[in-house]
Amino acid sequence: MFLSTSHNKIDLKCRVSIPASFRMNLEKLKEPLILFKSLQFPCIEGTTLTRMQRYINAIDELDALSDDAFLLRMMMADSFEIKFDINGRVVIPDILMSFANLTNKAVFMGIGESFYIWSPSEYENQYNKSQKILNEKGPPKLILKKNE
Amino acid sequence: MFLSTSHNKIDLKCRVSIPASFRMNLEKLKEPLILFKSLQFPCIEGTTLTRMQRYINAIDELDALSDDAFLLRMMMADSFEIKFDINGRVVIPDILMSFANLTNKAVFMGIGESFYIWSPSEYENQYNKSQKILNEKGPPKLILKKNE
DNA sequence: TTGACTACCATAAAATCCCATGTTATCCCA
DNA sequence: TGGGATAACATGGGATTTTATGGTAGTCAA
Repeated sequence: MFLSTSHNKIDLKCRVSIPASFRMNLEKLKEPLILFKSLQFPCIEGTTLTRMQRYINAIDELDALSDDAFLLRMMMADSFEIKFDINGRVVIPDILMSFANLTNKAVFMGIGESFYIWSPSEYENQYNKSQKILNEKGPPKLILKKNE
Repeated sequence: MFLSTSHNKIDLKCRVSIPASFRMNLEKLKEPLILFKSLQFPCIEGTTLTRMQRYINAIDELDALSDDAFLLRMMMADSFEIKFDINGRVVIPDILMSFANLTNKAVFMGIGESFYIWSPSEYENQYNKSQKILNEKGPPKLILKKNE
């Protein structure tokens, strides 16, 4: 699982250390890392290849001409299988750098099955927004399911 | 799996480099590359021989005398098994060059099980269209429910 | 013999690998 | 419990390899 938040530096070659705990999670699962444009936020989403495979399989099951299939294909086009260097760093592709407005700092935010990479300023926006909702509407109602 | 997008040059002999990651995917699968006319868009589709076989089988399931089967067969007739040169380039057949309106630039767009080759201008059209759908309709339902 | 096609060589730019180093976290023993 | 030793982590820089792409020579067929 991807959990916790950390702030890492992006160097001039667009390299950034993936937090060790995220790396260990991937290693344990023996999964390659996929980075892609979030469809909901101006940030990068990271996940496992297996999880991405689920979206790809879904494409074949949808009507090929449907909007959903079209969007999913575009999502694949902006997805990258990412390799680690020996120190646990990755290179963030240009397309993703500019999509998420990244320059020299990245905020890694684990959300369970995947994680987000934000620019510091955009992360702050989202964080403040969540605090505001919390203050105005109170905590969300959550119903827990048992594990299978 | 074919992922990511890249822009490569087509030279006077209609040679173009297939992105290294696509090549490696084919090598790993030990699959030859097939190029053919997309059934949905004015672009070339590239895929493995095995997947092409699945298309052909799907056609056989249709009423053999139907218009659909007729059209699909005509499209499939313009399919080519493509060989790489030692540097990972292929020659794009004339028929496909003109079908996709290709001249001196090609955009390779990985969509999972296969990939598209667009002319730059047509690629831009499709990209803009996807942004419009995303803005108007939001992301596919599939993306929002993260787990099965 | 010409023209088209293929196989191979050359090169610049870009991506990748690997070593070095400072910093933070963890461990272990007094 | 404190503090030094050790390991893990994040980051910088340079060497090496890969990739994309231009060009040339060889081959086959009309």
